[in-house]
Formats: sequence, C-alpha cells, structure tokens
Amino acid sequence: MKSGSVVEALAALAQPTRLAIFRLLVVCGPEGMAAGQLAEKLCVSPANMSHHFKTLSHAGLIVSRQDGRFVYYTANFSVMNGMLAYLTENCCAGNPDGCSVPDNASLKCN
Amino acid sequence: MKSGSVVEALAALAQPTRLAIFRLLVVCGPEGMAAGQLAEKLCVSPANMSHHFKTLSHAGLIVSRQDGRFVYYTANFSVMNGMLAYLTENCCAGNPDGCSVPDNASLKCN
DNA sequence: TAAATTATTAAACAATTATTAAAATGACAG
DNA sequence: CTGTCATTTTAATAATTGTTTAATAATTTA
Repeated sequence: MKSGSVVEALAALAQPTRLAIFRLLVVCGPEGMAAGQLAEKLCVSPANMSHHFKTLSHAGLIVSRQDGRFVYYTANFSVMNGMLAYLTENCCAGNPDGCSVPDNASLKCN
Repeated sequence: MKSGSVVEALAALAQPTRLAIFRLLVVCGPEGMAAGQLAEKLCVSPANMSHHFKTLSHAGLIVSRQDGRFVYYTANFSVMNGMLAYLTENCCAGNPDGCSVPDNASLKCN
C-alpha cells in the first residue's frame, strides 16, 4: 500500500463521526447498513453523513450498493488491513532481537 | 482506549510528514533519534518538525527526552497498540461464525 | 561570560475541513 | 406521469490545520 493511500485512510478515520460509521459497518458485516439508518443511529443529518460517506468511499474504506431506493454501505476490510500492515511493518528494524511483529495484524472477515 | 484518543492518534498520523516521523521512530526502537537528525532525514525545517513533534506527542504517539543539547524522540508503542486494538475490535459481531480477529494486532517492541 | 548549536515558540497566512441549509437527483408506488 | 421517499450535491460559512519567518530558550564550548 502506498504512503499516500495510507494517509488518506487515516485521515478518513480521524474524525469522530466517520470513525463511528466505519466501526458500525465493521460490526454489520457484508450486509452493511442503509445510509439513512446509519444517519439515524449516529444522530447526524443525512447531508452531513453523505459528505462523510464520500470521504470514506474515496479512501476505499467503504463500498456502496443500491438496493431499491436505499443505498447500503459496507466496510472494505482489505484497505483497512493494508493500512494496519503499513503501520506495523518494519517495526524495530534497529534491534530485531527484542522484536516480533505478528504478520496477522488485520481484520479477517472477507 | 477512548474514542477521542483514537481519533487524536489517527489524526496525528494522517499527515505525510508525521507518518514518516513515526515510522522512522518505530524503526529506530528505544534509542530513538534526535530532532535535528529526523529533520534532516525528512528534508523538513526544524520549526515545522517541532510543530509535528508536538502534535504526535500530544497524541501520545511519541515521547521526548533531553540528552545534552539534543532532544531525542522515541515511538510510544502502547498508544499505537491501543489504537490498533480499537480499530480491530468488535469485527463482524453480526456474523461471528465467519470471523476470527486475532488478539495480537499490535507492535510488540516494548 | 560570550558565542555557537539545537530546538521550540509566536505570529501570520494560505489551504483544508466540517457543518448547515437549500436545491437537485434517482427510485419507486399509485 | 405525479408525488413521495432516500440520498446526494451545491453553495456558503466557520473552524481547523500546515507552513514559513523571526524571535526565544536551553545547553555546550571556548
């Protein structure tokens, strides 16, 4: 994963509403949740939510699908995992003896 | 870890220079690196670096210690690990069968 | 003590971000 | 079609953030 994409993903999650959206979608799993339902659950106006969805989508962290007149959003685990991998790699390259970073710092729900 | 602290840590890392600083310090391990050395390595002015150090310090991601006229910074793994734990917990609570999130999504260099 | 080195702070500004309200789009039911 | 519901877009504003320059603080060397 490129450094720029990681920064974008971190920035997308570095906001209370968006972090809450993402975590809620992580819990929802593959079915996801409708935009309006998320808005109601988080007490945020639809317009504001839509802006946040756009930011998360652009970062690749969530994916949308239309179902009737509802739009369902789901968490995209692979980008999240790429971000986690980037943050944990090359740990303590200076003193490899005292260090063991697991390769499995990731969400495994795909 | 509180949601607010996680947002602060994510925001601290969601900037190219600061992400580079943190990753460099992760690689350096417990000895850390002097502020000026980091500035030179990343081609960023000392004043600008100082602001970024402040942001990272306030988020708890780095720690400073004075050594002579140098200030050494080191990565604080526990806050980083708290952030990773927060991001990976409660994964797929909706369909626990198909999900196994490792408990060890962390840096293990302390 | 004075000068040099290392790092931080203060002030200013340009740029980005978050939020709101209003208008517009797209999908479906009658 | 027409009207309604769900969501997005546009436009505007307030708030935050990143960078630069200049000034300040702390430490060491001469």
